Amino acid sequence: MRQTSVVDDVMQAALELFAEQGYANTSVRQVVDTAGVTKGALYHYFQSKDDLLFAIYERILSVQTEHLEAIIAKGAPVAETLRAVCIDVVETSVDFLLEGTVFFRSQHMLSAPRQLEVTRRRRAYHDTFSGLLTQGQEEGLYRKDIPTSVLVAHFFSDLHYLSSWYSPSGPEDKTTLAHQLTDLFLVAIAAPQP
Amino acid sequence: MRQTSVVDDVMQAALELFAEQGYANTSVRQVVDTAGVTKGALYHYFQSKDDLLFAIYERILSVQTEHLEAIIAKGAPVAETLRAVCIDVVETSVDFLLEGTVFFRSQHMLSAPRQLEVTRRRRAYHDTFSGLLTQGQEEGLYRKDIPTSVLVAHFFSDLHYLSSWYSPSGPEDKTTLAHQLTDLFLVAIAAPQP
Amino acid sequence: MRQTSVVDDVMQAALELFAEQGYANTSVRQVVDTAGVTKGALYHYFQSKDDLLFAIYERILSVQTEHLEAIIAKGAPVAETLRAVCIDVVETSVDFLLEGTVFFRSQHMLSAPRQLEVTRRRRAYHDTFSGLLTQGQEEGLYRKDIPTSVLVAHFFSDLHYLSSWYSPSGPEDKTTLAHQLTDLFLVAIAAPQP
Amino acid sequence: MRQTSVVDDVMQAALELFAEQGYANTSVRQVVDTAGVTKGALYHYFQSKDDLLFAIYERILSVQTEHLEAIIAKGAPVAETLRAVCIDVVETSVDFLLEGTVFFRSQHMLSAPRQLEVTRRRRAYHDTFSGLLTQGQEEGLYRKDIPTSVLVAHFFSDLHYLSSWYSPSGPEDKTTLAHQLTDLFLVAIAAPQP
DNA sequence: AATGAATGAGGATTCATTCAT
DNA sequence: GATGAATGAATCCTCATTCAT
Repeated sequence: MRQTSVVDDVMQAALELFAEQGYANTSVRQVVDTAGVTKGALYHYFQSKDDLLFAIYERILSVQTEHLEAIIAKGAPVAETLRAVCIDVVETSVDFLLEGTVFFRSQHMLSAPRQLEVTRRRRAYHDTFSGLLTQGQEEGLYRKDIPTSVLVAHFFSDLHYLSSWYSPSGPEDKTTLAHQLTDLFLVAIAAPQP
Repeated sequence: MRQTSVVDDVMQAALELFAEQGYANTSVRQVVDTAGVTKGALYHYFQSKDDLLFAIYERILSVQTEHLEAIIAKGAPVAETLRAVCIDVVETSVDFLLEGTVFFRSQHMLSAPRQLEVTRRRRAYHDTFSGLLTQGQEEGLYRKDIPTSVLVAHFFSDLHYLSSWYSPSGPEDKTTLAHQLTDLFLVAIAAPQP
Repeated sequence: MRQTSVVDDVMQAALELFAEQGYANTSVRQVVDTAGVTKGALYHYFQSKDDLLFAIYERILSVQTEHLEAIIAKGAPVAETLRAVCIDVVETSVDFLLEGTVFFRSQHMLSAPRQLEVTRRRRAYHDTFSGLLTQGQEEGLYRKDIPTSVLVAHFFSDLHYLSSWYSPSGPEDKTTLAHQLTDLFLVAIAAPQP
Repeated sequence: MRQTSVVDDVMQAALELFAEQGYANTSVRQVVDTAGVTKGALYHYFQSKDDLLFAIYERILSVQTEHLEAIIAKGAPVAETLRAVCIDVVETSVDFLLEGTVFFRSQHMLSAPRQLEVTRRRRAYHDTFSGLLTQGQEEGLYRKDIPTSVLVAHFFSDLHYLSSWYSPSGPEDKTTLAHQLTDLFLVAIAAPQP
């Protein structure tokens, strides 16, 4: 029962240190000291420092992908689905704010194969999201004068940037924020009234 | 006058390498080899590797601040001024796309005093931009149901994210893109029609 | 009786890995993985990695010493005995080619006491062989213009070198080879015709 | 003028330590401490520990190849040339006895490309030597009942084994030894008198 | 008899920076 | 102005071995 604790403690320590100082500026030594384990124990569970970074990404990627699929599985109309997706992904991005910080700053430090895997999974999310937009455009819900790729980037940018400015301990709670950002997005992309 | 060449070559090499591999993963050795100069020469002009990173930030920060001040100095109405500012800052962000990549990824690797200086200058830009929004809200141009800080972040996020997806060699030219992102923003924040 | 399988599997795996990569470059981990056993099992039967290396030496040393003693025990004339010894030791060296590879490359990596033991047993073989030569010299069979120690080394060098060039799957079979090397040696050391 | 000293001191220290303890059991730390230099200085001149090993091989390989070519260039008859080559290579092998020890024990620890390079150069020596033998066989000087490859291995084995038993401080001087080993070889391979 | 998690010392290597020239 | 040899601390990682189960 205690042995799981090593993995959890190491991941938590790594998450906090990577978010605060950056991946490259954090030594394995610091991670193990913070986690209260030995180097050997860390390397028993993680193949490399790189592996630790990947494990952090893995966590947030899995959660967001699961949520996306669950929402779509409900089969609601596009407008309702897209709104739910946007609200959810902002909320989970806040839940995993430290992971996001690490993710966006240090993704390029992963080894090539790992980077490919991350990109593959992010692209899957991106493509599904983009598919919703396209479908909405075809149904006349969303404007067509701006390329879908720009619209997608416009929304994803908000998620990306969250870790640079938002503080969960600040005045705004995550649900309010999620609704505000979603509203800004949906208003912007709405098809013009005839 | 020869020394200028060293400075320029070093900065260009550093910019490209930092953007491609990250600041932490780029050695001074790589920079001098790429630039075709010697370590001694680099350290004659730059105090430290850190100094090199700061010089890159300096370049984009100065340009954007100058542009902002020039546009405001024209004294046009708020709506017109804000639109011009948005378009301009997207365009200059594209012009300095590599600098942006480095900026957003490696800012946290600066030494504490340098980081403070960068933050101070970014905040100045942020505050001026925020001031325009507030003024517009007071004039009834922009919605008031979302905090100004969220609106500012919403726009800045697009700039931040550019280096993650936009390619100058892609199908979209920078002016078109600048108008599209500006339009998305201004539509989203417009005060509701009475 | 199940435990014998562990010992055999481990020794075979160690032999192959040590021969291919060298003792120092082979980790205990690799040995247990290749053998399909666990670390605990290995350390149950072997005191240390060093012990594994010694066990490999032990095998070839014992066989060759036994053979030597059996041949001498027949009490044939010196010339006949020496020829039989030479042929036999080439053949068994081919039979234990991998052991020879490991032996000659990694002997110096044994712990001091183990190294002494190996040297002691090799010296016993060496001394017996040398005794045959001296006896033959006294009987006028072999030349006396070259020190016995050089003659011994001259023959042992062939055994030593086998693992560097001979392949059992090559065109030469081991018996032919044994006769050829023995012939080269005996021709070279023959006393000059009066 | 002092800087060359680093390279020489490091190579001498590495040679002695590798010969005594083996390459794998010698740490870079030991090398720099013995040589009286810092790690940084070593890595300024050598790319890796591997590089150090290669540099040792390089020395002996170059000398022996040069000697071989010089002797052949004299254009003497085959019998005379082969005798000179054999004597010379035994002598230089004694001159580079430590290098030989390292060479034969640790060659397999070189990186793959380096190993290829060493093999390539050894093979060149081997092929030239083998050519002399073949030519002698065709001229009726040397026996034909044993494959050339076995004859070559038979001679090279003596060089290989030298570092296992010969001591320059022992009773035999290198020139005497060279003549003895050469004589043993040439007697053994001589064509039978008609 | 057998497991495999954990240890902790030690491995090779990199690197920003300095300084005598 | 400019060189590049030298520094030495810090880096990630490996590994033989132990021990509670």
